[in-house]
Amino acid sequence: MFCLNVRGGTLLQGAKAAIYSIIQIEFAERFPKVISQKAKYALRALVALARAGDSMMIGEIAEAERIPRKFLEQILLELKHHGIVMSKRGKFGGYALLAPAAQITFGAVLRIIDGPIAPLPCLSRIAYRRCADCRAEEECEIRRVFARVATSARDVLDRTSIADAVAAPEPVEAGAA
Amino acid sequence: MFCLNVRGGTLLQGAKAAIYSIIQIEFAERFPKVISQKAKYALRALVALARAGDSMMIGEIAEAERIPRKFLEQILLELKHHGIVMSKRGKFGGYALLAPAAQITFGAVLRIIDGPIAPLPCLSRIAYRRCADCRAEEECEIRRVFARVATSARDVLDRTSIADAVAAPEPVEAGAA
DNA sequence: CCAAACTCTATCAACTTGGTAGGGATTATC
DNA sequence: GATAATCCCTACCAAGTTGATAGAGTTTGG
Repeated sequence: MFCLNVRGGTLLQGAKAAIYSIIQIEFAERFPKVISQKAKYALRALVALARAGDSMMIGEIAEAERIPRKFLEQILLELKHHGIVMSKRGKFGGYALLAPAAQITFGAVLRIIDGPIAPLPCLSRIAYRRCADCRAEEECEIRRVFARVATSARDVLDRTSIADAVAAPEPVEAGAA
Repeated sequence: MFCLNVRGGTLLQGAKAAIYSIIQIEFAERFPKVISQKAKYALRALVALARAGDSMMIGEIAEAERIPRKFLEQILLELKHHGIVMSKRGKFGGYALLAPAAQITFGAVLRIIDGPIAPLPCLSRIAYRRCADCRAEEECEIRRVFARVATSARDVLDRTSIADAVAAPEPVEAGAA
């Protein structure tokens, strides 16, 4: 290995790294991970329905939760197709939860709207697929680490229901970077 | 609320939901979440460097880990800019870890390559941003739940180093959906 | 000076995301 | 049975991201 202690080198590296980090953070605009805008809308709509305890029209939900109306139509339709909500057509129609809010988990909604929760295809139970560039799955170091991430995420998402979200006002300690 | 127990309705809903689910799972092709292909390459390259314990040329790493060579160039450059690796140019040049493998965490690498780990901008410490459509952050149910997801993910990623990945062959129980 | 290696910037195709648009089907009411 | 309100469905689109590829520039050892 060539020398790590180039005179001044480490300090210079540190300064450069800091600058690059600042640039990156300053322009970090997108958070496309784990949960999409669409899933966020879906969860908010379900929370609204749970809180109302009654059926609501698309327009009502859209207005209350500030969700683009036509986009919400698609979302609710999808939730209906997957048996989360039911609908009634025609005048005075609307949407209502098909199951008690306590039985609708965040995980279920996320899987419907955003697809599998697992960070890698080789870690999904419901949509397992071997990674294209994987040689020996059992020896994959990356897989081993992300298996733990996936498990802990699933622990939270599959144990938390819409009812929990409506009820519990426990404080948030602003967390991960 | 209109009647939930339409005769036959629930069963039909169940069947439809099952069909929609099967379609969705069968065609689930992409796992763009938590970790990108690029970050996977970055981690694999670092693992290769750690295992070698010596400097390696881009070509060597690319071949050993089956990473597109020119793509790997960009990745290593980025890691260098952020102070993870150092490089030497010219004939017999190459890359080497700048810090011991035990000090390079998965979290650090992911933040460099993929950006903030937090699932929502309002949960990031390093790149906090208020959600565009958020009314009262403290009352946001979604935020509350995903704060827990983010914390647990960070717990794993910031405590696991490249050295851990190289060393520990603990078994994986195929986990989250 | 040359060849081998890293450095940097530009470009690109394919895909995803977040919506918009519009017509069709169903229902309550008059 | 007309009408208006509502859900149902499909098609389409702009902007952005991802996963590369290309190529010219710079440094180093011999």
